[in-house]
Amino acid sequence: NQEIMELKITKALLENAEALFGTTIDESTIQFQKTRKDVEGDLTLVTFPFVKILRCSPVDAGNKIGAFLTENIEEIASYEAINGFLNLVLTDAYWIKQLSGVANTDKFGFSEPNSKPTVMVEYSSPNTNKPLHLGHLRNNFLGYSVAEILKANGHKVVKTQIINDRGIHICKSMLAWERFSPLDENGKRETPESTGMKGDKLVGKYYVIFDQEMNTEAKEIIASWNTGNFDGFDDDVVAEVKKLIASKADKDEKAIAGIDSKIKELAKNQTSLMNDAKEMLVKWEGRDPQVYLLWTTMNNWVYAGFDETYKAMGVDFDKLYYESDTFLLGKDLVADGLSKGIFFKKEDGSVWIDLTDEGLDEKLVLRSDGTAVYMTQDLGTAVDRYNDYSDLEGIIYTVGNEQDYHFKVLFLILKKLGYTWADNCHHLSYGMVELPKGMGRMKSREGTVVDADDLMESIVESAKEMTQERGHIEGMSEEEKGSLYELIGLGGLKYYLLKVDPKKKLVFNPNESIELNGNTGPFIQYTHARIKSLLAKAEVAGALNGVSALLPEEKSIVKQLVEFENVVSEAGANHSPALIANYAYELVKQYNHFYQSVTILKEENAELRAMRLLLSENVAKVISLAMRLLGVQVPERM
RNA sequence: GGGCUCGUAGCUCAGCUGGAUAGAGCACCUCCCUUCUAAGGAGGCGGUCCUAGGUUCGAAUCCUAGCGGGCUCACCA
Repeated sequence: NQEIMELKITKALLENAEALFGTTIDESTIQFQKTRKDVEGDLTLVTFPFVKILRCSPVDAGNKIGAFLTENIEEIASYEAINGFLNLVLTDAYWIKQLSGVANTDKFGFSEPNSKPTVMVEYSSPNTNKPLHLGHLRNNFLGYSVAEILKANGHKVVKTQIINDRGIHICKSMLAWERFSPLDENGKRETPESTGMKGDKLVGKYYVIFDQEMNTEAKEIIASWNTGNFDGFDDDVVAEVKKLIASKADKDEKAIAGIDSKIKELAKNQTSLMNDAKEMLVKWEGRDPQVYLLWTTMNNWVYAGFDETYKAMGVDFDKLYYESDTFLLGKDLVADGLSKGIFFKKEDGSVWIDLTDEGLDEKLVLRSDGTAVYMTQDLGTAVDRYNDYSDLEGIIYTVGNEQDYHFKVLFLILKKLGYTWADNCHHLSYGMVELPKGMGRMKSREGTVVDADDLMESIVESAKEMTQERGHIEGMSEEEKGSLYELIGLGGLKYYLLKVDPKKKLVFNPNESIELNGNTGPFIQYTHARIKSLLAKAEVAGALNGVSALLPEEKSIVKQLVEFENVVSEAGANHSPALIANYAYELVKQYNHFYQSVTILKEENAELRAMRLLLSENVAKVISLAMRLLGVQVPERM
């Protein structure tokens, strides 16, 4: 491909430097770049660096080098020097050969499967007390796509997630369900079966109820504190509240709001509900049979709900890790690190690591009561994974950028604990999905979350409307139509979320349905369907015989096809599905231009017709391969 | 306040390790279906690339400072 040509030219210039320039030149003098679209040429050499050596104008330098290259390299047909740029035109024979290379490779652009080390890709990892929302969609599509891209680059990939099934948040849902769910005539509480609700939605509902009830109770407590009634609270709490209330005097509005929210936090901690939840957590850690049974039951409801959502999303996992399994290993690691002097213990028994030498802070790794924190569990999980997969090279964590600091610290601690593989761990950090200005943040409490199931449903619905309006679906069965609507809607959603550079934030307006025209998934799917329809109508297969010249429209497609190989490897190196999406868009635009301006089936010259069919076939192939890397399917008809 | 990060057309985004006249889509305005799927194509309108310095033959891109937004500095996950 292009790189081989660049190497060839570089070699020729270096070897003939004495004759051409009167001196040897450094390889860094030879710089290539892509040729501008509005200029003729396939490869551009920047000639500015030669100006000093040759003591002439950039154009003269270009002409001199161009003449030499055209003379000596057979693939170069002609050249033109414009300003500091030497545009080289490659022969049509060269491009025809390239096309044949693409056509003869089934999975063009993909590396040999499992030719590179195993990489684990973690994504999703939701809390088990809330349904999945738009942010999770970005996370899942991103993680899944990066996994596919790494596979295409030859890696063996294990898709995984960590299930946060342990902690006080779980107890909140459990407690609220036990206390507030209605009883039926048989004295049974509501279940996903009895209500017809998805399990994750049901549990999420009780998590919200817990929060509401706790807030109500907290308000009462605050009201009584404000009247000076502190009966029944611990002395140190009372002292702190009094101090906070007193500090409100002579403060401005903003400062008072800050103090009020601190008081509110304290009040929440004093509610009977919160105390009961904490008690429940203690019982859970002690494996109290009743609590454990409830925990298992409710978690299973959630998992069943999540599974449905994952299925709709089209993502899956090879291996699951549960926090309830790994936090103990984390505790062992902390004990080990403590004995090695990597961690230190404070007076209250809490364990910390001092990272001030690295410009970071002190970080807690174990609570004073000996229970695990987030970091403890993540340490355990990482080590667990390397124990499970002896050939594991690295782990990619698909987690939002609000946790940048956490992962920086995690990898650093692992390294300090002596795990050299920590260098291969990578936080695939992505920007938050935001709502448009004025709509605030996505928060479940304010009801501004965009539910994943609802969103997928509504976009499939609009895909349905659109397809019924202008699709080519005559003769399809209802089932085929249904899966087509899903393919288009979901494809649109995935493409929409993946075409943006992962590290950038993404603005999503829930009031506007996702656009299905322009730079979108359906646009790309449409081109694929159109090519398939074209191929179906053709009586002959595509072939490359006797063609010796290409139209500019044809050549630019071949160039773009060849480029796919580089894009796949770049997307792998940068963990960026957006590169694939943008590539596919560019390819499709070029093909559409070609399609509109060149006749294919009605071309009278059989050899030309066959070549255009082959070109079309391979565009469809590469579209399909590229979209597969995004987790997007492409239809035969639409 | 410290750290990280982002700032490109009215809106949503491309722009690779510095290179030619900064590109797309949406929106708005013109055209093109008795040629293969018009979810398409051709064209128009629209820019102080946040600001100011610096490095360079050359800066949206690199460096510094500032401004603005986001995240983060929890015995939450």
